Amino acid sequence: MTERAPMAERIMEAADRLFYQKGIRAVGVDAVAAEAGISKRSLYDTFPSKDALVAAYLRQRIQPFPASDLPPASQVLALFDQLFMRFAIGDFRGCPFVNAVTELAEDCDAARAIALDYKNERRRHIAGLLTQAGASNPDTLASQVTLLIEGAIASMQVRQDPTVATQAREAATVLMRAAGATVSP
Amino acid sequence: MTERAPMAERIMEAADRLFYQKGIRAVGVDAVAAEAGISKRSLYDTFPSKDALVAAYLRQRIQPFPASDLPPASQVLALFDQLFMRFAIGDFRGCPFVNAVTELAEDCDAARAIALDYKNERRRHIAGLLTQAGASNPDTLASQVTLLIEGAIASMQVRQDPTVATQAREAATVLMRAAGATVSP
DNA sequence: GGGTGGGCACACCGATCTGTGTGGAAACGC
DNA sequence: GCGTTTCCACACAGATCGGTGTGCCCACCC
Repeated sequence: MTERAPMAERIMEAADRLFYQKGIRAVGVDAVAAEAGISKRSLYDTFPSKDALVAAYLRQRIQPFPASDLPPASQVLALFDQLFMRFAIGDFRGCPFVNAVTELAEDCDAARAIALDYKNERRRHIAGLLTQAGASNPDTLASQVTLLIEGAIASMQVRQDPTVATQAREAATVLMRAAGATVSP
Repeated sequence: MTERAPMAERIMEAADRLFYQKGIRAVGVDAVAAEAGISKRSLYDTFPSKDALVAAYLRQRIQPFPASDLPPASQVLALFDQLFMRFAIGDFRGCPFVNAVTELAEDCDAARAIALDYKNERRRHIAGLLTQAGASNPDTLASQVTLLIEGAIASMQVRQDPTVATQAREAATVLMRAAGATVSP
């Protein structure tokens, strides 16, 4: 148990690259082991099954939202700027959680639970910011902003045009202004 | 060639059910043949490969937007009502085009082309309606309305809560009003 | 230096995948 | 009645899937 951490760590890095880029169903366990530079046997000594590996991959994709000293409305709009930058990089392949639910289809229960955790947390985070910004209906508005984010992601995946992020940003601005939130010019 | 039509037809019905509900990668050719009540040999006599079958499945999913005598803004909002009804049925599994692009990942070129055809046609259709409604920026607004549609679909797939459609509808109403379109109360 | 254990290479299992080849049984036209 | 076409049942090919069993080697610890 000296430093088994690098073991699981390397596996997760490889799984993240492969699962996200090529798809969960399209990537076999052998490919993950090869990408990680370890044997399949070692992989199965660390994760009991591919399902467990997939679950770990998804859980690792959940990262907390960093605190910021920007005005709350700007923080919401910054989400779209971050989206735009991720779109422009070129290796964007959609939302890993939505993709997992789509790919796993009838076996997506575990994946959906993890996806729900993330989406709920993000919506609560946005609702908090909108409350600070003085929006009259922060919960509904947070859902609508979330819809724009998800829509931009889905549209980007088929259109491959990063400007959908800026269009979503403008729509979010209109919605926030209409809800009485103070958004900087 | 007497009545081979029912042959391809039955295959397409089976493929549509299976591919949409269980996923393209998760459904084998044998399963499609069994669901269609034909032999695998007959399937391969009609479609040369699974790829061709998938392409036909996607192409068949493109249906023209029916004409309507409702006011144009109401026609746009009616899209969200239709979405809500499809969500409430219970067998909703996302947008087949986005799902195909997601599932096929690195081999999604053909699927993406078909998906683009559909999405572009829908956006043009919406832009036309918004022009009739007197929106000041029909093209951008059509993109934003599309974002709300795609977002509602993606959110529905993980949250399984049909009310996302009504939230999207309300957001679309706000955006259309802000763009100067005449939308009935 | 001798033991111990973690990791690897490799072979293997049964199942499933796409795609093909074949023989025979119905249904049809003449 | 006969030939032709259509389709099915079935077996097969080669590859890949998730998952396991085994034996060896090398590094580390005492």
